[in-house]
Amino acid sequence: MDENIVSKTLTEFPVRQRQTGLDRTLQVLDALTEHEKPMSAYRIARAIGAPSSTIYRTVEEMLKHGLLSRSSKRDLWLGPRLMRYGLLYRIKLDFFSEARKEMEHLWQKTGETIQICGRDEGMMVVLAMIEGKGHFRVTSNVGTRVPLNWTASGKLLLGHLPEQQARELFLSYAQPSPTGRAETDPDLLAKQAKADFATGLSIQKSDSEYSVACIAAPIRDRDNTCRATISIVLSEQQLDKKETNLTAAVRESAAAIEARIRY
Amino acid sequence: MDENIVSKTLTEFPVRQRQTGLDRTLQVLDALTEHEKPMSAYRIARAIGAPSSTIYRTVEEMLKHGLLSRSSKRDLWLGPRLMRYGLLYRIKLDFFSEARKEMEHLWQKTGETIQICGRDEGMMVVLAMIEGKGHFRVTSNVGTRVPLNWTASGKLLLGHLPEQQARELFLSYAQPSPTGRAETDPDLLAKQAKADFATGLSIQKSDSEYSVACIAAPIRDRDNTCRATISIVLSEQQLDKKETNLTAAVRESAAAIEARIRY
DNA sequence: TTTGCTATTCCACTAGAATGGATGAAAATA
DNA sequence: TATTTTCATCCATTCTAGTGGAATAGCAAA
Repeated sequence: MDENIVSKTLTEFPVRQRQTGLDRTLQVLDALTEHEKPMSAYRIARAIGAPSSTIYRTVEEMLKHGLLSRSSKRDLWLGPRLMRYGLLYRIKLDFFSEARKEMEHLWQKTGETIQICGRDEGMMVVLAMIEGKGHFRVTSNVGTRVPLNWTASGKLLLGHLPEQQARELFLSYAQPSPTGRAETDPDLLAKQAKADFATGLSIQKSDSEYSVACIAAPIRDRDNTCRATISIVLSEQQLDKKETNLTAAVRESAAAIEARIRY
Repeated sequence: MDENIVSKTLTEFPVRQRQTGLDRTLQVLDALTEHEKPMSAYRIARAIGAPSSTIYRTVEEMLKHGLLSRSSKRDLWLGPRLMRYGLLYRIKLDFFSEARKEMEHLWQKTGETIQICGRDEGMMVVLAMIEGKGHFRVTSNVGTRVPLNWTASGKLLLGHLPEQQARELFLSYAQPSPTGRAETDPDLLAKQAKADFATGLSIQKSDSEYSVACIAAPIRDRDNTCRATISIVLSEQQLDKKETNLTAAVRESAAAIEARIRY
């Protein structure tokens, strides 16, 4: 054995932290969600850079628990048990039933698409939606996840955080949008987030999709943290026509939900 | 050391299986979902009969990963990360987008509430819903979970399994429904499930809620396993009026979805 | 006050999990 | 066909993380 090799490996891969079982489990799930289609255990192992022996055992255990399912002989995919917690989490959010009622109210008033969005780390998640009455259709579905910097709601969802923290999240998660018009500079984004949150309103035009606009207001709890947002999604032309009416309506809805969840 | 003591402890506490981290993690999540509201770490430990030292550490790790969140100083609740997998699982079901289109079609045709339901172990889960045009409102929300024996869809979702297996699932999960009219006998349920699945249709009246009826058809894949169901939920009076039309419509929709997911 | 339950942290012990290989079979590629 | 890549299982070694207690508060009822 050549000592050089030993010392080299020691310095180049210094102390590869040993992972916990939960770490590996979540890595497997993340690998699958990122890849967006079934993968074999071997592929998963390669994707997350883990020893295949570890992954084979982890996968076995996850299958037993219903966290994974076999979509073919080799290929693995997310398991049905994942719904249990995810969907329940959503329903049991303390503001959720209140928010739903107010969504419908806002929908009756405006006829446009209404969304409730929440945050998971650096991504915005669509929690609930009512589609607009018109022919204008938004493709996003409940569960859709987009980077926080793409949407008006996304910025609001970070508005309550200290600017430094918001900046770090934007730094790790901000992505260029398909239209290329979404801001990606963490400093600027953090400032905007803070300002919009303070105003209690955020408006955005074509940042994520062409001719799609969005008016969002934060839903804050007693601690003034932004728990979620309520927003109207509509075409840019529509927005230009009746902006003042709609902003007022969104503000009112957010206020109504806040009033109820704060008792 | 007295040998008697040793042998005694060995026989009285034989081999308490040591749990894996994933086991404990899921137990914590299950404890919270069953309790349906936040709990302290200590309470969780008692609820699942685990050493509190284990749970405190597990909880700590789960918090770090966003699987749990603190709802107050002591109390813990499900974390936002759970949405990630749960909602994504639903969206990425290969039949989901096809099913949604067909749901809308069926809704246009009938004007009634349309649901797509799936199975998680012994429970039926509402995966998607469009509410009916009339004033008749169903309280169930997307994500709602009810025992398989309460609904027409529930039975279909087990119809492809060997009768023995279906019986076991009904045995562990069947519950009396609020109306008391849902069948609870595992043998009978398994037989019904098989028969309904063979027919490709299941109809139910007031089993789970008074004056609520349901017409469901299975969505089967190439292997003839029941992946999901599509159903019309309506009032019993409505059902009686136009049963034949509606059953035909549900059947057609299920067939349309199947045709597309089988290529 | 005492008593009893809830809540939290510490510690020694060790079962068993993660690791990093190695070894072949199967499948894909040339 | 030969060759490479993918897949799957095995093993010895390392050391994490589950276990069962004990210790310590805090709090409420008796």
